[in-house]
Amino acid sequence: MTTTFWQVPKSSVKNLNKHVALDLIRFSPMGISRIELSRELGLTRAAVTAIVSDLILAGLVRETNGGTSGGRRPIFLEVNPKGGLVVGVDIGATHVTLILADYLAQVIDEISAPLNILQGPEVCLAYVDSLMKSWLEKMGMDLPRIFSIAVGVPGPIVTDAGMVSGPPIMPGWDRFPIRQWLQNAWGCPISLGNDAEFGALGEWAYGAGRGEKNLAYIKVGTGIGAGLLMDGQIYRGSTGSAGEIGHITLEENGPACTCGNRGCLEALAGGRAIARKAIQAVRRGERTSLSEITPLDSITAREVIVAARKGDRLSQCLVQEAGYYLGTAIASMVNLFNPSMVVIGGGVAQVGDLLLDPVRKTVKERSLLVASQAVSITAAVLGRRSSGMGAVAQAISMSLHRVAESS
Amino acid sequence: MTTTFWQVPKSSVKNLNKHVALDLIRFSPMGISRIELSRELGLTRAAVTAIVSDLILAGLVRETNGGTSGGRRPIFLEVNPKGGLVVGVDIGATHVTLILADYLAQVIDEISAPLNILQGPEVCLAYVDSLMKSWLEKMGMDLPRIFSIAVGVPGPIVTDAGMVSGPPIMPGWDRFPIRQWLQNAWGCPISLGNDAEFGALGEWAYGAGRGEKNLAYIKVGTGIGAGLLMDGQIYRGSTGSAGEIGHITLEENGPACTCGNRGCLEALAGGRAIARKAIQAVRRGERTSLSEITPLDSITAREVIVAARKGDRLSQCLVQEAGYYLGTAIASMVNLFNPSMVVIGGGVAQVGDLLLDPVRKTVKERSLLVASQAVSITAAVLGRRSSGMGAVAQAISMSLHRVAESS
DNA sequence: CTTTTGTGTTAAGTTGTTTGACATTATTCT
DNA sequence: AGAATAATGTCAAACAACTTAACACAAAAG
Repeated sequence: MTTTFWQVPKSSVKNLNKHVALDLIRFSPMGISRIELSRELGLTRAAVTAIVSDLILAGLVRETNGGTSGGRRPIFLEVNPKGGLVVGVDIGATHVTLILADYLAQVIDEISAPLNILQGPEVCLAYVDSLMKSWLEKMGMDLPRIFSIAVGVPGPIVTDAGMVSGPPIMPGWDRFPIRQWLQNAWGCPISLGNDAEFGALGEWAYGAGRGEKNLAYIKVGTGIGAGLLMDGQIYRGSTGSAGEIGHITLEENGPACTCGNRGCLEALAGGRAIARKAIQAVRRGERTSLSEITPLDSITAREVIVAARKGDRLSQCLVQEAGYYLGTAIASMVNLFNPSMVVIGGGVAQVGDLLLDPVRKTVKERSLLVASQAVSITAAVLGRRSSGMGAVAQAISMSLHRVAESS
Repeated sequence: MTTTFWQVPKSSVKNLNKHVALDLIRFSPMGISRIELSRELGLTRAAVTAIVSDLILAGLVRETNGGTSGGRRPIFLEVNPKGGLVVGVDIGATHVTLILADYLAQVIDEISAPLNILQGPEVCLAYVDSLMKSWLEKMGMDLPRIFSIAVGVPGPIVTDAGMVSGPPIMPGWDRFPIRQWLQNAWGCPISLGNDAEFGALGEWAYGAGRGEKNLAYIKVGTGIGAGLLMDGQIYRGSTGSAGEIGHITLEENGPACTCGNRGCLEALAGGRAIARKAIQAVRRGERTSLSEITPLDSITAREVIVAARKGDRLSQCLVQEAGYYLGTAIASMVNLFNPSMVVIGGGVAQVGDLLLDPVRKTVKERSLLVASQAVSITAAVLGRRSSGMGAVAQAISMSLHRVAESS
């Protein structure tokens, strides 16, 4: 026996097994039979039959024909995609993405638009609201047909209040009642989350880290943040700011960071840092294809990444340097959190192994053998859509379990 | 609603509410009434009556008379200390401690003896075995009267196998079947754990961090390790090496560490590092009371701490320097893990605020405001006994829930 | 074509829990 | 002091989730 204390359930939940069964069905890509459910749940076949017939009656689950296994052909179960529709929203520093999907997380349509998060909550949310409504209208859809919406934003979340607290890269949003505002505008259940958390959820549910026990998702974009997942559960910490890897100090007297400190990871390897270093290098007169860009100050991380892909040496060096810093921070995280997988996503991660190789090398050097051997470091397979798909996963979760609870 | 996915239970547990009720009773210092239990559990009074009468019948719980509250005087419930006895064992790098306690974690007797962990598992375990047997005999006690024993060791644990894997400070123990060996010798259920994890458990259950939602315990002794607790559950990570804060790299080209790397926190702020720096300082001829110690090489961290307490300036500087390094690493952990409390224990932490003040200052400077405001950093109130009492807590847990399951 | 094997269903019994009435023991009001 | 009020604990009947055990079903093996 290796038991520790039993976890006290936060909110006492009714038909627990029904919910667990639902998630098992949800996250079995090929479908799952009743008998396999009974094994996973530790229940008898008879009990599973009853639970499943409940779920089918509620319209959440449907039967499909599955593969053989020696005896009677098992009936496979999957979530009924026709059960309903959800939207996942990913609000980033410079863009907003909306994804419409069914209960199987099959994307029906997707739209992306520029947005400047510095304009504050009223302007941004009103924009997202109008974007949502015109987009749905264009598809002949309307809000009442959407069962729930999850929204990811790049800041620490106070879950109960539905707002952000002390966000480094979205000043002006502090304590603004985001969820309440959206609930009034859209009238359906809204879940507010951190973009890196949703990225982790997306990759865990439908991407590179499917079903991993302990997953860390690192979002490397303008800012750098991490989402931590333990047994498919988002870990938020005591005030919702867990996973703020971007503001770990790496160099005591390093460059100033937006958070007010110096030498943070974000100030050394984030998108802004890469752009800044590129501009400085061009100013110094180094040979690079970036020098063709005018005005000089308009160079962004995106240009550096494109140039690196095309073989520009300076750009490659800058990316590798970022990978080295990233690896140092991730090594600390690997020692502390001991994840089974680290998924790296966000805009900067689009370069692939050019960034990942130095990360892997540094993590191997700088973290304990037991931990570094157990972790695999990969790029996000959902690419720019990790957070959006995580929001979709969260929205589906809300819808399904809400219906399952009241039936 | 802020629901995420539901956690799939690892081992399907029968009477879950009974176990939760037992722990609620266990960790209510003043006792708890049936009606309060019903509120916490989300059950009716009638159901609680049934559960409690089961627990009383099994001899695990007893009634005491509690305080008034307006109406009928509630009957308070507490764990029945006469239910049984357990032993908590804390194997450190240089010492082993055994604690005999009842089910209320009241210490009946305690013994501590020197031990050199480098002598390997056979020698050390045989020694601990003989120590246990002679100690119990001296008290007129014998092993069959002990219900369960928990043992903490300073290395990463493979829980299922009951052994350590790749331990930095206990070479020779790798893959040795510790739990099996002890089970053969003692014949009762054995739980093997990491010493820092048990320290966290001890402080959470009976010490500075009672009932904290997210607790980190940092053990600063010969080595440095952390135990992470989330809702009273030990977090072990994917291979049991979570919380290895001692081997975070702080200085790229710092001093060599036992783990094979350079510039680890442990190599900068651990007991060995403090001793080494003290010896170097004396060699350089700095004025300090430590220079009276002969031979020079026999100076240990313990002497430095004693000298610092007595006002020796050099020793104080060394401790503060360690505090600064410790604070840097803890700041990273606070950003990632966002704990509600950090408890600092272990031998070096005995100096108190001389170490804690620089830690607090550095954490405040180097971690995000939201996270650093939410965390309080304190010294272990159980002192050297944190890990031992955590082992006791774990052993009690095993006993109680084992009986509760089969009744 | 029967047997074997794995899968799903049905009906009766068991268990943990709720419901609603009642008993118990304190404080507060008249 | 005696009655009203309030909080706590218990009991018996009803209910819901699950198990047990027998049976029905569909494909592969003999």
